[in-house]
Amino acid sequence: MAYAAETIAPRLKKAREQKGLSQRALSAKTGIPQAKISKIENGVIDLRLSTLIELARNLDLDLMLVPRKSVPAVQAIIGSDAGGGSSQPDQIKPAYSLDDDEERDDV
Amino acid sequence: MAYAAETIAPRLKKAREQKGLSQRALSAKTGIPQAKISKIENGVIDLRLSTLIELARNLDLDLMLVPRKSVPAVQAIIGSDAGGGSSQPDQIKPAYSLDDDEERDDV
DNA sequence: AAAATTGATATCCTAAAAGATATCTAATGG
DNA sequence: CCATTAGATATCTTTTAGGATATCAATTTT
Repeated sequence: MAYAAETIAPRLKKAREQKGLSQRALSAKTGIPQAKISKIENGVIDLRLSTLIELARNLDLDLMLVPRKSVPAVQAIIGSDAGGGSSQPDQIKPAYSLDDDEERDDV
Repeated sequence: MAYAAETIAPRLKKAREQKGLSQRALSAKTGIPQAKISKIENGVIDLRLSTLIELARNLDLDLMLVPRKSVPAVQAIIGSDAGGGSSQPDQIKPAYSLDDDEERDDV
């Protein structure tokens, strides 16, 4: 497996965490079972392109083929906020609790 | 299948052609059977990540996950020479045999 | 015209991803 | 202390990619 494989899985995991999503939450969004997300993030399985794209899509990421010579330039761009704030936090990590089924008793 | 899937296959094909490689030549380089390369380029199969990376590697391309918000910027960069000259032609294209164009009259 | 290349397809078999479920442990929280 | 949540694993079945080969039609080359 080429090196890109080792770099993609961690990026997916990081993006998910930065969006404040649990594997199960992402599973619900994507339809991809939590067990599989776990394996993917740990590089246990060699997932298919459609699966990768589906995951990426739900994490506001896009899969691109970049000419080798342009990689540094691209990294300079995405490196600055690489998966950083992404678009919208989607979920800012509730300090209290509420997820969506629990009422807020403190506001 | 997300849209990225439709965009990746053609890019692989274009990159291969621009490097002057036949499917069989690429097959020899990668070990991936020609029959499969054909299917991949035509979007007939949902290839695995390792396969995609292997193909990309041999075409001087790198697979990257780009934050959606950065996609336009990245496209601006790689768009200018997207899969263009890449690194080295890999195949020096015999001037006499002319396999591309016949503009050999003015240099 | 005959020969060689190129890309697309087809079949057979095998390996592995995918999908559905169920646990198990560790950490969190009421 | 018990309940919930999160992530990692395991098992079972189905589906499909992957590997090996062969062939065919359309070009291209000689």
